[in-house]
Amino acid sequence: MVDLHDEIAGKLRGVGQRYTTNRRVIIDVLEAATHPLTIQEILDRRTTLAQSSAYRNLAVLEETGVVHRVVSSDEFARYELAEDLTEHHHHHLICRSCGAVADFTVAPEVELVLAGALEQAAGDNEFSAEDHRLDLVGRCRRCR
Amino acid sequence: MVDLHDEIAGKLRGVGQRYTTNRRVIIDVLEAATHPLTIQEILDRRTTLAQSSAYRNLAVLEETGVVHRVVSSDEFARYELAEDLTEHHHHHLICRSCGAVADFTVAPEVELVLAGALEQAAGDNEFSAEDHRLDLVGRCRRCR
DNA sequence: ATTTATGCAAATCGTTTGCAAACCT
DNA sequence: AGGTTTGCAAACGATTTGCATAAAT
Repeated sequence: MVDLHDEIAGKLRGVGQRYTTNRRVIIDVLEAATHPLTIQEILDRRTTLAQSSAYRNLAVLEETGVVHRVVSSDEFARYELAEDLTEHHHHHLICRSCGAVADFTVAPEVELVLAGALEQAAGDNEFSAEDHRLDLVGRCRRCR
Repeated sequence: MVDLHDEIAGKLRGVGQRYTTNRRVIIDVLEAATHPLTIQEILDRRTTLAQSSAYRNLAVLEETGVVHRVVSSDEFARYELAEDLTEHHHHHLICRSCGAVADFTVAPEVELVLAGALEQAAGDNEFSAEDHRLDLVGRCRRCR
């Protein structure tokens, strides 16, 4: 079994990138979070990190497949660790009112049915599928 | 059976809004399209429409539930007619490279399984679900 | 006559970028 | 040394907004 940071360092090295202090700071923050975080939330948790560095490093981490950008209903991008690092396949509850994002899962049988249907759809449309998003949009507990 | 424009006019009237010329122009463009359109694509198809009017009217139409905003991988918002007007439940193929959005459907049985799983997830999380998004993210034919 | 919509131009604000200093290896 | 990363401040660009005019009721 491989340590999370070793795994990330390896992925970065594979594309000629370094695992710098700031990048590790970002990973630590995302790992501790229970839901995708906005840039501002990341900055609030680590005040030493410059905003521009957060943007630049998140871009690198996203291109490398280490973090995943989540689009919500508001104007803020949110980030979470990539699923192949967390081993936790999940989907998102997106609040239309406040933009908050929470995680949820569905039963494995449902995932199986879904995977089959998506594979067929991709084939039918000559589309090279890399990922899928299954989001529930509505009102979170606090906003409803 | 009700005409599309009558139905939209009624919905707008219901929230104290008028069905103006510009709003009808936007609906006509969206109705003729086979996939969600960006603001720029809408403007290109009707050069008399001012950009600010497009933004303002799309906001009104979205709040009224007449059009639906689709978030892709690029920085441009895309719009389509709401599903309850088109009677055509569908999902989106989103190209990670160029941001293009195409429609696809899955078998009714799959939709049923999905609906059940989502209902349960919403209940488990005290979330008031209004809509779901099932998107396939990858590379379109032209970009792969 | 009043309210609402329009078009233009300017402002907004999350994000991106230029640059010089600090950091690796 | 030779390259990359960093932080600051300035620039960018999709979207929003102020305001005077036009349209709708």
